[in-house]
Amino acid sequence: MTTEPRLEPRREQLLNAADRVIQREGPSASMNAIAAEAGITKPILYRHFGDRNGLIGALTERHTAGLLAAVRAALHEPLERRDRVEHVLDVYLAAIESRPQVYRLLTHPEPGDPTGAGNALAPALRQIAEEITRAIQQQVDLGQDGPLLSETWGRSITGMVLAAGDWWLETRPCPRPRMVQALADLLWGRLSAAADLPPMLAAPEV
Amino acid sequence: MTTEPRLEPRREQLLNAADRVIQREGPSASMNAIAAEAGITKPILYRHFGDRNGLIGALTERHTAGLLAAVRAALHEPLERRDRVEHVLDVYLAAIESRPQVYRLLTHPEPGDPTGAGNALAPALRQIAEEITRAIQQQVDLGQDGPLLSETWGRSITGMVLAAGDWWLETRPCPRPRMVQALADLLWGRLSAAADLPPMLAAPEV
DNA sequence: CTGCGCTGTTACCTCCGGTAACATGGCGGC
DNA sequence: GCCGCCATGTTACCGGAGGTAACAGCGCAG
Repeated sequence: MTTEPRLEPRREQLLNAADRVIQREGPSASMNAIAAEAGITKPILYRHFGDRNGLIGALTERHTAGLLAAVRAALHEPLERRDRVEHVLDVYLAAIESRPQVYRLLTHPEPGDPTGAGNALAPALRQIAEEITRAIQQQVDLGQDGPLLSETWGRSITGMVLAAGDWWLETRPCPRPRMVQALADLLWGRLSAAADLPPMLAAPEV
Repeated sequence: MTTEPRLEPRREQLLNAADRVIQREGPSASMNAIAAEAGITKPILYRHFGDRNGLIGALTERHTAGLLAAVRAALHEPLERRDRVEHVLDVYLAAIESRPQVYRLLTHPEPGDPTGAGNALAPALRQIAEEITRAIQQQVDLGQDGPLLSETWGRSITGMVLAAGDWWLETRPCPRPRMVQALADLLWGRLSAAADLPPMLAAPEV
């Protein structure tokens, strides 16, 4: 967005190398490793990106674009609302499924961020949250509480899908469509619609 | 739980020192700083806790107990289900509101954890998620999909409240009871119940 | 040819988590 | 009394991280 890719071909090459390393070693790959992968040494990386955050930032910006565009498109698909919700969930889960390492880079905030407060959401996810907020505001009539609810829900849904997606990737408890259903059911109030179970007589303690 | 506090008074002192430092400098405080606060040097810390994770783990275990017990109690309060949900949300938000620093330590996983996969949820939160899962399983009739749904929802709700609570603490968009309502409304299917808004004629592009 | 900007290098700094080796002091057993 | 033992504490070090300084080639406009 802010930088024309064509004007900085070296930069692109370095980012490609960083991408490869992170895909192989995870987001905690060292600057040395990235430089080695690019066939150069550290100072060049620092010349191009300032510091590690600069590199990671540039890297995430690249991948964020795709994910964000996909989610945004899904949010405005001309479907019934429930189907649209399922579609968005499916798009997100498919994205993180296809490239887990990149997904981790995008979704898990950088380790030591002394400046920012306790942000549970990485920048990419904050953008998604804002996108959801906007979509709710545009599409759903929530009365006078609309602004507060949509903003709260945007963050909430993002955090919910983040945690659920993480757990799903880790343990693979079910195929993707089922997961989509489970999450959509939660958002659709199935928790409130279900019947009570009778209270247990004796809780089997540990 | 596993260790009697009385048997290890030094350990408790060291944990107190670590607590002070983290309260002052945040969760990224160095081992040197903690040792200095305790009036000793690093190797003693390592003798007592093995490594940094051991220290942080012992520290979190201390504080987790209270939060977990509060949430667990709230989950089994004899109320209507909706009221119970609101009660749990309120208990959690009240807890993180009262001591944000401790809350950050508990809720935000340690920086570089190369061993574990991409856990979005810190240990304390995973315990809460399991508690929610158990409560759903015991209290709500979800048919044959019960196990999958309850486990998914446990994680999802935890992630949702984590992200929402983070954002709420950061920006304070509304008083606590309103936030509780907003979250309970989301869980209660208000997203599905609300009316559609008419599609916008022209989307004001950036 | 000179100066400039970009590419790259080696060698170094600081700080961190973690460890090895050594010193001290109380305390129960012989 | 003396011995060994164990927990306490220390200094000094290692390897690797992020980051920087200083220097070396190279292509190219003037």
